[in-house]
Amino acid sequence: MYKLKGKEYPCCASLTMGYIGGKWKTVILYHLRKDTLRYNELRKQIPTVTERTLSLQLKTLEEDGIIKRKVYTSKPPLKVEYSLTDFGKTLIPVVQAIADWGVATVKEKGEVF
Amino acid sequence: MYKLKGKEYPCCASLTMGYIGGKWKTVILYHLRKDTLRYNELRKQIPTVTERTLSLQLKTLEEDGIIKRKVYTSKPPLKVEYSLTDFGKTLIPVVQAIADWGVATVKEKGEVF
DNA sequence: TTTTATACTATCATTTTTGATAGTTATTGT
DNA sequence: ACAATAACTATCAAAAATGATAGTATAAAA
Repeated sequence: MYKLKGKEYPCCASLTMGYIGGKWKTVILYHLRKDTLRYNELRKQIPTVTERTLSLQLKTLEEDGIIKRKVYTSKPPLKVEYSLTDFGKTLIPVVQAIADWGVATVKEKGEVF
Repeated sequence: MYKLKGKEYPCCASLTMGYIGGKWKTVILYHLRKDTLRYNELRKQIPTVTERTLSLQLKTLEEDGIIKRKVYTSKPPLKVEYSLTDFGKTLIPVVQAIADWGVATVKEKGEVF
C-alpha cells in the first residue's frame, strides 16, 4: 500500500494515476510541458474541453502542486499564466511517454487531421 | 485531431488515456507487464478492486486488443490466463514510466506499508 | 457608447465509472 | 453428501467526472 497526502493507493501506478488520471489532465500537462500558457491559450489548444472542466482541472493540478498560477493584474481583464512547478516538471517524462505512444499508435492504426 | 477506431481525440496524450485511463487499467497492466496471471491471481494482487470492476476492465482491455484471455478448460472450475498482446506490450514503457514516477514520488513525500 | 476581451464562477443536468452483494456452473477435495 | 473453488455475471446503487449554458467585473478599443 502506498500513502501520499492522506490518500491510499494499492500500487505505484495507481498513485500516479491519482495525479494525472481523468480525461483532461494529461492533455493540459502536455501543452504546458514546454510552455507557459494563459488560460485562453489553453482553451484554444484544447477546444473540446468546456470552461468549467478546464477550470476544475487546473485548480486540482494547482492544489496538487503540479502547476502554478501566476496573476499579473489585480482587476479585470485579468492576465493569468499557468506553468509547471518543479514537482510538475518531474512528470514530463511520464507525459512524454504517454504522448509518444499516442503518436506511434495513431501512425500505425489511425489518422490525424 | 486524432482518430482511432471510430473515436476522436484532441491530442496524442488523450488518445493514450483513452486506452489506459481510469482507476484500474494501469494497475492491471502493471501486474501483467512481466507475468501472465490468472483471474484470481490478479484479484490477490489488487485486493481493493471489486470483481465487477475488474471484470469490466479486463473485458475493455481485451476489446481494445491490449490483453488476451486464454481459457484452458471448457467446464467449471475454469482456468483462465490473462497476458499482454503484442500491441499491449508496446504500452510497457508507458506503464513503466507511470509506475516509476509513483515509486519516486512516494519515496520523496509519502510512505509504503 | 457599445462592444470586446479576460478569466473565470454558478447552476443544473447528464454521463461515466465504480462499488456492494448475491448468484451461477461443474468439478474436486473432505 | 457437502463444502470449496474458479471465473465470472446480474442487479441495483452511489459516486465521480464531465458537459451546457449563462453570468460576473472592469478596462480598453471601436
